[in-house]
Amino acid sequence: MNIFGLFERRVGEALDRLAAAGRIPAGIDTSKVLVEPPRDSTHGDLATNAAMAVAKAAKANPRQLADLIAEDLRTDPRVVGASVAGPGFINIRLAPHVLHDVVRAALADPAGYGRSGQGAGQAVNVEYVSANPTGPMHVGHGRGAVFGDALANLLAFAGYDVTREYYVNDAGAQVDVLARSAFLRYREALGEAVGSIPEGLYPGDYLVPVGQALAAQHGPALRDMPEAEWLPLVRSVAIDAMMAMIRDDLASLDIRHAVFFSERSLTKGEADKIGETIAELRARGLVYEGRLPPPKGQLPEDWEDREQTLFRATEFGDDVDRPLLKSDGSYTYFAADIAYHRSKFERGFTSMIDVWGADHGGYVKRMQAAVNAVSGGTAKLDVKLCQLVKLLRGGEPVKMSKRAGDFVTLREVVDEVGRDPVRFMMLYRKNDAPLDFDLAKVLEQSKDNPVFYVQYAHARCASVFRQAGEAFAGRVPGSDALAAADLSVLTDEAEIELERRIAQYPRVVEAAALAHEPHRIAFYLYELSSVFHGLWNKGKDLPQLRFVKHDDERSTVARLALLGALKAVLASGLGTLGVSAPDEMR
RNA sequence: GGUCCCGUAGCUCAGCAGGAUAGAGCAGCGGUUUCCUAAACCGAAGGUCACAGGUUCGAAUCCUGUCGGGACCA
Repeated sequence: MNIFGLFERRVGEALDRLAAAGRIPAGIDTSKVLVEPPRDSTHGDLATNAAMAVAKAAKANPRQLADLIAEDLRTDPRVVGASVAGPGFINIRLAPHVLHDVVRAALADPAGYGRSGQGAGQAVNVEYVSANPTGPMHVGHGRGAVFGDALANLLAFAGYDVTREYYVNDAGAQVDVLARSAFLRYREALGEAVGSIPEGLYPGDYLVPVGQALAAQHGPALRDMPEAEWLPLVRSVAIDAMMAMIRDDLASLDIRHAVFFSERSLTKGEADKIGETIAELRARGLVYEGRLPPPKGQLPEDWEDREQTLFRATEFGDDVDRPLLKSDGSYTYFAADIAYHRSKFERGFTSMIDVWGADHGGYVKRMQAAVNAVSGGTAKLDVKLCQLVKLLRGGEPVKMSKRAGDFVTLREVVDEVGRDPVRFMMLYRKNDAPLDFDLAKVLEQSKDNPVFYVQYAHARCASVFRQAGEAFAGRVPGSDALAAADLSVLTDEAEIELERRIAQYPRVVEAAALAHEPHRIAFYLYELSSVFHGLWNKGKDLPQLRFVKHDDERSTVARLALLGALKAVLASGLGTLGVSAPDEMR
């Protein structure tokens, strides 16, 4: 139940009636009509810009038009007041039962309240993490992982059919380096003194077990083979080990992908999906042999003006056409990426979201151009860039770990502070804003720590239910009693404000899903918690506002109903973020 | 040299699809505990929304340019 959507339609009906009565022209554009929370809740429960949004097309004065719309709205039994303010806003005051119905809706279906049909089952592919399988995940990967996962949750909740996908870069030069690094550990496991790890190989300890496993499996057999023979073997074992480690790291954050798409599979055996993709684009005139203009400014030393196989990215808004083949004739990464995104399209996705690190920002235009090209303009790619994470402890930058090589692993951070703080803090910021993550601060149990603040609100709700159970000798009101509660006793402004906030949840979900911005859920939950904590403390001064009233079961049940709805929204929102909603804090 | 992101209170950041008097938190100031968890709350104070133009009935929000910070590319 989304009262904003409900009243958007209601305002639309009012406009239709005005058109039917000849007061405004028929068929004018009403797409800009919004019903939203008023800036100040003293104005009312809902506000609409309808009069201003259509005034121009209707060739009417916004205030006069607003008067007409307001007049229509006042005939609605759900509306107790509609007034025109400012340049033509209409502020709507709802009958109390409308907000009470929202509370009842949340109680009736705690997990389903806020769910939206917005996506209408449309298939969306969300690709996130896609870290190279060459080592453990670091904190930066973690941000993309948490963001992508929460976005996928959010879209699913908003009614999309979401596929969570990981692109495994198991075909490039890095995995050959990985194989050579693992081979060194293999020789080490056989008893050779390998000394310090040479420059250019991965030094991390995490390859030691891979070397040991290879030694246990093959004995010295690999040692005397030429590299061309052992490399594919070692590479495959090492990649599997790295992916197992990465999956494990992700599981510690409760992140699980449905599809792991292998880059190597694009060219495995007889298949050459990359060549196929290039041929198809060439047939459509989007690939040609040509020369690129030299870059402006200072010429790089290795610049050579030569003919290359190029994709016409400029036809789709990119700045320059992009090479598909390297000088040695092998495919560029970009060529593989085109084939990969073509595979998404062939699998039925016309809506794709890629979550990348900000360092790949320069890649966005060409990838969008490619998706546009392979889908004939029917598919859309949104790229969400996650900015860097700066890891701090008490304001001081955290030193690199030796274990991993040269970075702090995600696992170390999760092990230290726990899943919930990591997830919440990474979502309590826009994805394109840099993030300072302070290990000391996220463990603080105080209002300075938003994770704690929101979880505490949920725990407080649970606590009230426990208190009520004691107060009424174990007769905790069941869901039937709550559903039947007489909510007319909820008359304090703080209680009504809490109802209003609860009523906003479906709208927040839809807006966040539409914008691909899960952080809006996190901020909403913080504000919702704040309203609740305020109401709670009001009960300290005014005993009549306490949730549990030993001498008044009727109003206690009504307040428990309100809290039940609140608890449902907190749990639902936290669930979307992938953060737990505890019943007590320890 | 070019592309992308960012610039909002002393600090860290929100600001929903262009709307009303631009909001939180922190820090600082002043209050609230015989009372459901003070692990919390309330109040006052704090702003040239980087700058200059443009579009609009209306711009922090959209467009152009300049300056500043960051990421990346050849």
